[in-house]
Amino acid sequence: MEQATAGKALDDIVSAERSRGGGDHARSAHGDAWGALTRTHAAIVQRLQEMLSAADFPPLPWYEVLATVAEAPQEQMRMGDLAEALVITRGGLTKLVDRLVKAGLLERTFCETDRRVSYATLTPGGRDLLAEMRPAVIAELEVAFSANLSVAQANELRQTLDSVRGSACAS
Amino acid sequence: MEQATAGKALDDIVSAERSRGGGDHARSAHGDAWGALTRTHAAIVQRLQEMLSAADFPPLPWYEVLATVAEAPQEQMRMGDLAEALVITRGGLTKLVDRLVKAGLLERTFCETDRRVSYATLTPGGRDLLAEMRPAVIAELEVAFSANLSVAQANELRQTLDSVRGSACAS
DNA sequence: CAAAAACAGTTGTAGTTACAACTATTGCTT
DNA sequence: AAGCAATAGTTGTAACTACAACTGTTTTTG
Repeated sequence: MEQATAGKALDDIVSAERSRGGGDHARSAHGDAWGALTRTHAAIVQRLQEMLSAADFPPLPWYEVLATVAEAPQEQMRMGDLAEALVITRGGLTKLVDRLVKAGLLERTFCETDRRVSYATLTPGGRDLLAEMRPAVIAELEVAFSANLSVAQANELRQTLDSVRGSACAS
Repeated sequence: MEQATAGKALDDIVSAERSRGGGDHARSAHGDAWGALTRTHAAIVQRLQEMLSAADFPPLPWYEVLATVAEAPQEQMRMGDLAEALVITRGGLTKLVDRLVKAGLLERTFCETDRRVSYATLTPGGRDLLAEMRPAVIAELEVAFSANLSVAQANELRQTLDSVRGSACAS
């Protein structure tokens, strides 16, 4: 693997910098929280991708699509809603779904009453693959989170993040 | 802007699904925390990118490089350490730094004692641009975080995330 | 009801990224 | 000291993504 394997060096540098009271660019608590958020997110994504490729599973975005569609009523979702849920562009989603359709994991279905909309619908193959992948992903997340976080702390974390997102999305 | 603007629809679906006790695929607290983490991260990244492009600033990865290098001693950093801090591949960093060098924001310097290593070093132009961008980024983060989070909560959030990353990086 | 505006999704293109193979330098082994 | 392994960084290629322009459908409006 060519993936960079972690990020502790920067923290040392930053905290050293801060403790010697040096920089004229003191950072805010919120900025620090943002830094921790990005780095933690990237580290976990990296860990998941590493695990998936080692297990010969499709990449993480595929899993996210399958997991999201599977949770929707009737295992189908409008393209626009799916793009919004995954926080990617609609153009990008079109091509991502194309690949999943070609792999037989999704199929496109259409709306009778509004012929503009199309749905991404889970196929049996997609459902099966998701059932295979989910335990592996959950397990990986468990070791990442559960080692240092109780369930209560995890819930608190989720709540905090959701509230932040709520205000971040106040478009 | 073609960016998807938020993600509340999915939450509704998920919570509806959960409250009617329907799915045979109950999710764990840690899985929920992960979902909140990804979505919040993506939403804030989106918000920042939108702001930067509206203000005719370079994209977010450029800012992250500049900000990271600026915090290092002597405003310079080894390529490998920089890649690790940004949690991207070294190959990707090479080309990213290429672009920043071409824009006059960084320059490559070399190590006397070990001729393998090269440093990314901040130029005056890079320092100036960072000084322009930083307030804008900080302000954007303030509105995203500060609306729903006290400083104490932000610190707690940072601490929680750091501890998660600590175990996630136990390679 | 016809024209215009809004909406849902796709396509074309360019920029960015990751992955793997490669070069060059240093450290280790005997 | 010669040879082998490990390290630092770059490069080539393929895949992915965003952005903008486009087609087709529905809704609004004059």
